[in-house]
Amino acid sequence: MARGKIQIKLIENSTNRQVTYSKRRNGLFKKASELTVLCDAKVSIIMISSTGKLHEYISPTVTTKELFDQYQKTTGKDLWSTHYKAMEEQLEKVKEVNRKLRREIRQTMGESLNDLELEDVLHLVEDCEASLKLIRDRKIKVISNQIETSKKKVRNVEDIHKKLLHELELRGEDPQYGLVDDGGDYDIIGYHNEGPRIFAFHLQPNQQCLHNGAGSDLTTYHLLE
Amino acid sequence: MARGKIQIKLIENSTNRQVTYSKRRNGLFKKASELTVLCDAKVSIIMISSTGKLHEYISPTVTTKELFDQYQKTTGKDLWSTHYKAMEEQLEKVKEVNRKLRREIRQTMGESLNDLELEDVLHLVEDCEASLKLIRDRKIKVISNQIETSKKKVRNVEDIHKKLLHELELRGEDPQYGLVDDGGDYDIIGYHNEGPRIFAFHLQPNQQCLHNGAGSDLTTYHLLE
DNA sequence: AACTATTTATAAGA
DNA sequence: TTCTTATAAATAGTT
Repeated sequence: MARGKIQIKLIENSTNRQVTYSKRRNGLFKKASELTVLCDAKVSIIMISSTGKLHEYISPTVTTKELFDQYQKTTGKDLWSTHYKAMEEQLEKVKEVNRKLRREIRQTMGESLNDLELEDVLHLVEDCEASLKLIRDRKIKVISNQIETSKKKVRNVEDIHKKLLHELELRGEDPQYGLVDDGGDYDIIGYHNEGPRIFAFHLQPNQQCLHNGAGSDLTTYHLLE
Repeated sequence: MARGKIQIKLIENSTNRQVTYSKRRNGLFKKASELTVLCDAKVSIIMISSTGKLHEYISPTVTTKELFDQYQKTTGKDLWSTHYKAMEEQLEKVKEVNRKLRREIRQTMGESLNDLELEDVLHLVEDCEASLKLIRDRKIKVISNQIETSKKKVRNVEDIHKKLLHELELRGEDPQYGLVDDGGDYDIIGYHNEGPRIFAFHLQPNQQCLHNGAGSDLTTYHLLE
């Protein structure tokens, strides 16, 4: 439109295209701005260049959202309810799954059985018996693990005790309490007197804490937790 | 811009304003269209006149929804996502509940027990035993219901049989088969000979169907289903 | 980004 | 609304 007429077709030269885009975009926004003032109109322009950059003009008298809402109301075009509906349907599906799961749980727990056929009930009994077996097995496993842990703790205490005894012997002192060894049984080490703690043992007053003797020649032992 | 320069301020004359709006709107849309072609841009223009009329330009290479989605993504401005986000959160919550339910089911069925503490396992055993009891009770109930139903059917057949015997006696004919009554026990009526069906009994050839004798003086009996 | 020859848009009038 | 047309504004090509 100056220094020569141009054809309205894609500008092949990328640089020229970007320059023209910039110039004409400014022109467009200026025109929009004038229109807003001259005619008390509300204008929204959103544009994306071939390089992906986004530019916007919006009349100062309005917000994009207001104009957009008006656009939807006026045109009735569906700009977002597609997402919305799809999500609503998905939500309903997930809720339905939820109901089924709850029902399944109720039946497994022995409720809501009234509308089941004999065959279903028989299956349920089988399933429940199988589950019970698995759970009982697990129970035994857990318990034996705990026993094993206790055993280790006891061994540790025994060990510490023996070493203490040994060291006390080296000093020519007699231990006041002995540890009863019943031959490796997993029961709690024999400690037949009533006492506050099962692993309690006697310490000399000057060795109360076992690891506060900086510079001491006593070995420090830690109890397993 | 023609026949005299104008100030960019509201055109007081309403008619003039509308005329100018119309002319400049066309100019704006033409420019937008040229920009679309020349620069491979995507343009959306939405405008509302002072009289409330809405006009739109959209590049043929794009839809208004696409452009607005892009606009939101790029600017981060919220045009419609309030509903959407709330629903997204709700969906996530329900999904989470579902995950927990599935986990509960797995554990009730005896799987995924490895991360349970002893106390939980003990509870699970109790629950499962309680469930098993309920389900077994239900099994017994269903079975006894079925026995009850069978019993009724048998009584019905007995009844029909007796009445038939009675009517045959009235005609001076001896029945060829008798029904053994073992005193109301719930077991199937004694029918000690090998036979195709437990409830079979003899009918005279002309009474094969029991209810095809139109005008007959025989009473018609129906077997319970 | 600035310049400017030219095209295009448009204000006012019909 | 559309047409006309004088004139303002926009801008393509150049620097």
